Amino acid sequence: MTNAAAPNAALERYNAKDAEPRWQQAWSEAGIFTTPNDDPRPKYYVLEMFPYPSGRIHMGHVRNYAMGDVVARYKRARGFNVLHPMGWDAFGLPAENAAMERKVNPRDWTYANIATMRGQLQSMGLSLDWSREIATCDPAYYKHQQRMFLEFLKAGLVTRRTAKVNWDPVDHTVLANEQVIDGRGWRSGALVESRELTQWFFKITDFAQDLSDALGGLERWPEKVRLMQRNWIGRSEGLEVRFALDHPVGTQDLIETIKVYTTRPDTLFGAKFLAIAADHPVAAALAGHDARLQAFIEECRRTGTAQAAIDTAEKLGHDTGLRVRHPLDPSWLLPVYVANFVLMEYGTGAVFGCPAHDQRDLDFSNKYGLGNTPVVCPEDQDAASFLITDTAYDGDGRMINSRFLDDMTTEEAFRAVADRLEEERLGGAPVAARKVQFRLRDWGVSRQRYWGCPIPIIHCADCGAVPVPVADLPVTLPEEVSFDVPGNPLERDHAWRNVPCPACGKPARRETDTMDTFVDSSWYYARFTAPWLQDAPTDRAAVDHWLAVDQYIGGIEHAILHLLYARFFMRAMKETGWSGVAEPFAGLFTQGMVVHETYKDAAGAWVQPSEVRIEAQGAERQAFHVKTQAPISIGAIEKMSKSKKNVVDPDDIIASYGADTARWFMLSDSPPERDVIWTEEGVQGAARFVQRVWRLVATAAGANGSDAAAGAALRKAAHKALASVEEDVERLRFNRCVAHIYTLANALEEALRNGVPAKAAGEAAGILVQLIAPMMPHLSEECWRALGRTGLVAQAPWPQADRALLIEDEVTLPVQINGKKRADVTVPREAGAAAVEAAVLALEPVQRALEGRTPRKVIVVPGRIVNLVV
RNA sequence: GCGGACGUGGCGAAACCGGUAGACGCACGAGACUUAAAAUCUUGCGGCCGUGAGGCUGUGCGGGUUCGAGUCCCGCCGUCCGCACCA
Repeated sequence: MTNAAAPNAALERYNAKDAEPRWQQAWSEAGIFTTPNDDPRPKYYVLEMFPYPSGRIHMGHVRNYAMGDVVARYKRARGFNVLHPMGWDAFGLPAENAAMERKVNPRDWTYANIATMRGQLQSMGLSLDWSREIATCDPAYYKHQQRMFLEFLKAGLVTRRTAKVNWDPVDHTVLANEQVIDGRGWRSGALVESRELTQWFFKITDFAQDLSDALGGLERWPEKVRLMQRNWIGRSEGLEVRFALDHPVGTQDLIETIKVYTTRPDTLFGAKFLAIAADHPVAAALAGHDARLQAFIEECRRTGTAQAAIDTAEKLGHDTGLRVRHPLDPSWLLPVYVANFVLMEYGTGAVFGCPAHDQRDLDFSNKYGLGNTPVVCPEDQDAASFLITDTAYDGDGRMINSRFLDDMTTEEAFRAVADRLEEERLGGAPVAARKVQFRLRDWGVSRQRYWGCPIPIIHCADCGAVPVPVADLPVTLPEEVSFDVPGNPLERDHAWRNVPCPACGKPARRETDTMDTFVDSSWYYARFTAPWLQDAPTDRAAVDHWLAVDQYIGGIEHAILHLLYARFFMRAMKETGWSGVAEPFAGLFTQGMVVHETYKDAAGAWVQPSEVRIEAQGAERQAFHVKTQAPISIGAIEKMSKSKKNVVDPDDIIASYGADTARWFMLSDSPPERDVIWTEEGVQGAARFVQRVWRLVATAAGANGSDAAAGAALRKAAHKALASVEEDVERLRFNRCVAHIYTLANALEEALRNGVPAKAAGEAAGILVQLIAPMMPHLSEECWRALGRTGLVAQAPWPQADRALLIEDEVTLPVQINGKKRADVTVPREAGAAAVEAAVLALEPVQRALEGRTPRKVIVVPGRIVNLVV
């Protein structure tokens, strides 16, 4: 038998190095990825989270952008006007670190990185509209951000107040919580101090309810992300209750009540104490003439922010000696403690303690001997004997020991208490009010840094914080900066800082804080819709046309902050007229990481993969150093990181295998939301498939067999693969697409071997080439030309699957007897249950297995299965 | 502690509404081609028994529902992720 699929001796290997730049240039010259805003076709906006220009792209980027590009190219072929832009999240700390370490200008460093990374992305062959490229550090971008900041301020969405920050006394800078490690600055190693600074805040809490509610409508977001956001926003329903002090505190403004927030007013008769935060006004008022209280408050402040301290800290309190009256029984007095576990930032900064039904309150009560009274009895417990010792009961049940609430459910008791206390008056006002509370805090955006978007405010001794007039925007960063001295260079740049007040003209000073870089990334996707606009952040027609982003793709690490901030920002832009859309991302996909084996030498030092040679003896794998031949131990599979040296540089892969191979491997194997393990074998497998496609297509182009049955079978396989790939691309299940394509390649190979006619071979090869086009675009173009097709695959419409070919005339059903498979039966697709049953009973293996018995029951699930019960 | 996800061959995985468990790929074994290697092609590949036809068994563990369970229910075990003094 001649081997028709065997490579022609004259056939050259596919040369990615030669082909890839050639097709990239062809696409560029044809301008096919430049997207017009006024195209009549339906729009599709696909976006991957834009990168921080750290220096070079890494495999995580390759995976992210390969996925986005599949969607973009597929949707384009399906007739959509696709927007697929790219930009740079270009402000941020690493540029300042580079400036300090290498004496380079942050701007120069950033733009050099952008140039490198742009080249790398272009070598991947991504179908991006580079004409819309933006960098957030460009004044042409951030001037609009400054303008919106001022408009948000005017609209009451920005506020200024003091807040506690982590202060690094060595670097003279504020640290984010993530930058504080074991209570020390991550760079300086200095003990971090808690400082009160005046800061700018975006009032994200104004939208807390809507941000939470609208999650329900984000059907194309992962449930996990919606849940994380919902928990982060942390909505709770409760009651604010005022407790009357038995005598007022304070010197000038007398404080007569303490307001408490509770989600469990039903347990009010179980109250044993009140606890207030160390920063509570009552504590402050008392501390003046109570030295021990003063000392206690200071101790609380010291253990404040550090995460580890919170985990281990004991519940501590200080009895103020004050007493409050129980709101449901004025003769009942409760002690008031200052406690280290009560947060001033949440609720009212005061809680009532119900030890029987809250573990923390119980721990506290047991420590200070305050006792407990169970007031909720679980349904399966006897009220008379129900006791609490050291485990609180926080579930539902029947009310006990609770006077007029007895025998109610917890829910009924909640309502009864709320209803009664809302009616009662204390000092002219109701004792209690129902209240919805959120865990979400306002978004502090002030950063004491140079490399960020300047906050466009001028501080004047007479006029206060004065907005920079819009005509004066942008407030640009000074170009000449030095990082020789710790602290923010903007503070030291007097020429930049000292300006006249825009309101009164007297000497004033600029705000030297810059904005959190999350602000930059909160609206870039909107800017992409009309990045050429000079006088406005957005064009309403463009932004309303393109948004929401149809498919947003990025890492799970942005599940909360970035995605929540962007959702806030869109709402704020809607209020100020820059968008008609409130939700930025209709579809969200969070992809997994790229992980790799780790390697260590005998001395325990990490060794990078390129220096390791793996030998396999059967299933055993052994590693050796390529130069010294010394044995290397193979360690855990972990996220690629420089510190563990388990990184593979995309440039190296593209140089040795080509971009298509890298893209194909990234999309194969693992489901996209899971981590993918980068292996040399896997890349080689992908590279083999590239050559195999090339061979198959070349062979198919010359096919001239005459086996009609082989042709029919191949047509069926091709159209099946087409329909399956469509379905799985739409659901972003790229690993399944890859499997369908392999199946088609196998079918094509078999058909060629069997002498398939030219027409069927050409059709199937054409479909194969179009199926791989979104994933391996360069190879696809090269194959397209080899098949003699004209134009670019990138511009070709998606082929139409012939549905008639997908329906089989005959179906083969498994036949089970008592749930165990015993035979197969092949019947016409339309065969009725009776016909199927007759066919099954006629089967020899069935008769044998029945051993003369008659089935008690015959279950025929059409098109699925037959089960005989005996 | 609270919340969530997951657990399938040597490995990555597939299995849509409960209907043939392991598609597709990687690794590995056998063979062909080759002086040889690479590449390529053919073929095998969950485990156990059997020359074979075939049989038994198998989706973390233990129960249950069902004609039928990887899938549904209950109880464990393990891994990963998020939040964490939130009243």
